[in-house]
Amino acid sequence: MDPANGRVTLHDVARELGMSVTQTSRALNDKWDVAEKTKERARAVAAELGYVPNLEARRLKTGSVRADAIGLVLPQSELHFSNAFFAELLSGLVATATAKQVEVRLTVGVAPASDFKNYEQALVWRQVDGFVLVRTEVDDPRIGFLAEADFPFVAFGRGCDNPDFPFVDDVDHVMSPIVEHLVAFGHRRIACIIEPARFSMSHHRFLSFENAVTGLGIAVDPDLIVEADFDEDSGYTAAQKLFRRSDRPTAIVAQNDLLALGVLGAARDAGIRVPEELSVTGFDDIIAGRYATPGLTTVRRSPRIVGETLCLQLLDLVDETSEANPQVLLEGEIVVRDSTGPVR
Amino acid sequence: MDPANGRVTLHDVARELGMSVTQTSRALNDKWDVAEKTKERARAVAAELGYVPNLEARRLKTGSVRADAIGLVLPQSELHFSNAFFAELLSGLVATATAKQVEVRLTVGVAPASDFKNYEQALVWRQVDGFVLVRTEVDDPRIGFLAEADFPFVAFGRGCDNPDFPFVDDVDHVMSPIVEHLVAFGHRRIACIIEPARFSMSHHRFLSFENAVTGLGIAVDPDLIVEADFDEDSGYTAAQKLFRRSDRPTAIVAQNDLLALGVLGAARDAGIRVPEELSVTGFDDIIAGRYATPGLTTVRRSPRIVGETLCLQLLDLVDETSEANPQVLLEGEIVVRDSTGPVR
DNA sequence: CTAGGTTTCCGAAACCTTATGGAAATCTGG
DNA sequence: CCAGATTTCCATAAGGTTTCGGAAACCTAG
Repeated sequence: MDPANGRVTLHDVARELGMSVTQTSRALNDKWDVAEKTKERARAVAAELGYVPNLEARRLKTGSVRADAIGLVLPQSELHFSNAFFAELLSGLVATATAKQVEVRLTVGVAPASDFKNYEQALVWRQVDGFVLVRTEVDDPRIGFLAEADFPFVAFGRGCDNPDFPFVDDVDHVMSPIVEHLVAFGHRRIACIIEPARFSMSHHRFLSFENAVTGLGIAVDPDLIVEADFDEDSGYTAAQKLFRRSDRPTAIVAQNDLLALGVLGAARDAGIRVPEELSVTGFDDIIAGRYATPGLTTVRRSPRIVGETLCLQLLDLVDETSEANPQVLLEGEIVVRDSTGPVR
Repeated sequence: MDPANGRVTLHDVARELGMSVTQTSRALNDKWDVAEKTKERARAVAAELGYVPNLEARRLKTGSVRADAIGLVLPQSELHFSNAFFAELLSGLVATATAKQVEVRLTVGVAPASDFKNYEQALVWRQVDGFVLVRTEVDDPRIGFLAEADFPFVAFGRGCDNPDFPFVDDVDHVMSPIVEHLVAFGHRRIACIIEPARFSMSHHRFLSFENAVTGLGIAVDPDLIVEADFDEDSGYTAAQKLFRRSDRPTAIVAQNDLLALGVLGAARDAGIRVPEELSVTGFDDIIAGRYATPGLTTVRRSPRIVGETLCLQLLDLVDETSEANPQVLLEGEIVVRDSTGPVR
């Protein structure tokens, strides 16, 4: 049980060098205090002996609080994560973090956002320097928790009540281009399939949709608003529900690409031709949308860029280089493919 | 710079308790040496004061090498990771790790597999307890490196030369069902689009394909074997190449679903009907394949299960509960959808 | 009341590194 | 060659925890 694991310590290097431990330490840490020649000699011997600094001892001594890692707690539902959107976001996040010499620590939340075990443990034990919050809810308790603890974090999606914290989100008018595109095609009965309403993104994108539609003088029919989940299957089901109506919508706006792909599947199975009989739009521009049949008209707001932005913001916060609460709003760019067309 | 960060230490708890530091430590660590009453009192005071053990100090003293984390170095190419297959694998991996109270540390490799920076650093600095290797190459230097260092790891995909290390891979005959399925439909000119040949999986799946085909008394036409990358785009290009041939194959076997989706896209754009004029198969059964048009015939070998298996094996290795080199071979299950049919 | 055994506690040392303040060695100019 | 400045080094302490050996307190039985 004794720590007799045969690591080479600073003492060993010092002995071999015929120097004091102090000086050896300073030499290897490149302090001004020590002659260049000595530094080189020390480095050489250290390398030869295979010396590796003991991180624990160093951190203990220096009281360094930096873990050089950021945490990401994935929503527990596994489905969410296999979500291509998330994968791309994570890809951007990890790539950026690695470039900054920071690791990403991943866990999944077991319970809904109300359970803080994951955050608390990592936070309190100083295992990470900050958190990226995804799937922000409209009234998200995690935000209060982390803010109270004065722990650095960046949320993807603003909350609702008190948006006085760092986040990355869409610009307010993010759905306008899509709506204008459809209306220009003559669509008036436009349905919207939304993600679960308790999530911040769902809420804000719907607000944006509503504003855009009413702004063009069209009434929003509450019957054409269907709440679904995040994935293709639920998009499929939601579309079926809409198809059963006698006054079927001529266009369906889905809040993300996966939902839209589900709609395309449902239309195909129901024998409804897209875009001749039905226009469909998504959001995110995930890769699968390019290869769908027909190609999906959507809004590009690259998940990879989102991940990158989240990471950079968080690291800024950790380094305290910027003082204020940086709230970044990302523009979206409409991508027109073959799933939208003029109303018949 | 002094570590004057105001954390509550064991000393504080001891003082409040009117006990020695030693005893306090033993009490909180639930040693036999201390009266039950004292333990309770200690726990109470510790909780009240908000005492949190200093992990660095503890690990320094105990020489504990356990980091309670496993490492995964993603292939640098970002594309690979946005790959839906990877996302699902990672999902399974992280979920399992979390259930076992282990974190997953993620970085991306900057250079091809020949660069060990990531591994070396994490290994040598004892930041992780073990590694999961993905995208194993036929002759993968990482394996030698980790084996030499006697560091726990599990590879996804066996190497070629010296498969004497822990891995998870397909069973040898994994491609047989697909080939038999196609041959039963009357196909004889069967093309194969493979992932880059230097990767272990590509190699073994091709071997399996070749065995299955020749086993049924059909010759493999080398002109119908096309090497591609991992993604849809390269599947698209590879398919185009095959379509330009005068004696076009009647079936295309792709080594993964993304490649197959690319083939479907190419066929659509070239006006070739699937499955009437061309049968297409994939591998993995990613979700997108279900929603493709037509639905993709493929082999289900759930990426999530792979991730789970990798994680469990690695943790076994770390815990040294099992002694031998556990090599797990996973069965695949053919899933027949609409992208395959009888030859005309 | 005492001898002997248990239970409960404690002081000191150790883990490996770095910061501090001052000592030794070296160099500079007269 | 010497005083003073500069460079290079070192002994000691510290950081928070656990382990070790032994000491104190308690209990039991004679």
